[in-house]
Amino acid sequence: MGGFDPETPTCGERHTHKYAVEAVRAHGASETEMGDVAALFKIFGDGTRVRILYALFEAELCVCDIAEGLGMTVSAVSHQLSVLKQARLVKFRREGKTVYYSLADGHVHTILGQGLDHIRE
Amino acid sequence: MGGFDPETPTCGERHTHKYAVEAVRAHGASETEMGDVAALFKIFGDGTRVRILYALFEAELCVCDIAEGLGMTVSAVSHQLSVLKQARLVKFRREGKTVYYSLADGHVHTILGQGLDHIRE
DNA sequence: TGAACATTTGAACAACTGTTCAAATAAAAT
DNA sequence: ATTTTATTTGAACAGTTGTTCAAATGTTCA
Repeated sequence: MGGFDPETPTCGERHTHKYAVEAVRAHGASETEMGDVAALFKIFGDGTRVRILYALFEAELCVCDIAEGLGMTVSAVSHQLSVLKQARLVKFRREGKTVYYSLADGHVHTILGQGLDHIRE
Repeated sequence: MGGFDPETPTCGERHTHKYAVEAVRAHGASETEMGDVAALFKIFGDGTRVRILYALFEAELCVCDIAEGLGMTVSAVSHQLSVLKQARLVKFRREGKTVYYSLADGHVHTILGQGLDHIRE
């Protein structure tokens, strides 16, 4: 914690506003929470992963079908699914040789929806 | 468009589900929109940028104050502000030598809120 | 058991990202 | 005009990321 010294400002003089750190603290998001939020959005910040998630909106799909639908290698898709799995954004279920993936919860739906709203202005 | 041939499946046999591409198309998000959504979330996928945005939640701030509050170089903050500016997530206003930045609209608030909700489970 | 299939994993590589440093603008004050 | 302060910009560097390829699991079926 700490690491911020109010006695040695970068600016020559104090401006009309409070220090940024105070502003952040006031809002109620801790330093670690902000890091976690950034880590979460980093997952959504890749075209392949977003396309996989949108594909899973409609149905539970196996790796093979996703790869086929996206025109990508099974390996590449599997790597990204493991990222999504670790972030708990998807869940999976094995049925014989096949592994079926699906969305973990409704939050994924909500977050992607907000993203669409924003880019559509 | 196209580039997807239903006659040459990667899997040896068809599974119980429709092809991923059909699922994606059905949901109503185009290929370019998904790319745009990913690009948007990529902006939110960096700790420094998220901390800057949270700082701007409370008040309009100049580059210098943000840098001070975050314990970072003015240059590093300015670089990130230019990324946020280009993504239209922040707006700015010049007053003499000082440039004041603020959030562009309510969407930023909503999106970051959803992120917090998700990591807090 | 062995062959066939679906998926995962690890190493390697090119491409991208964020920070630093130095230099360039921009605006006000002397 | 020169100096000072606030911010921007560009090049360079290390660190990260996503894809590919080959090899390794895991599972079913003959």
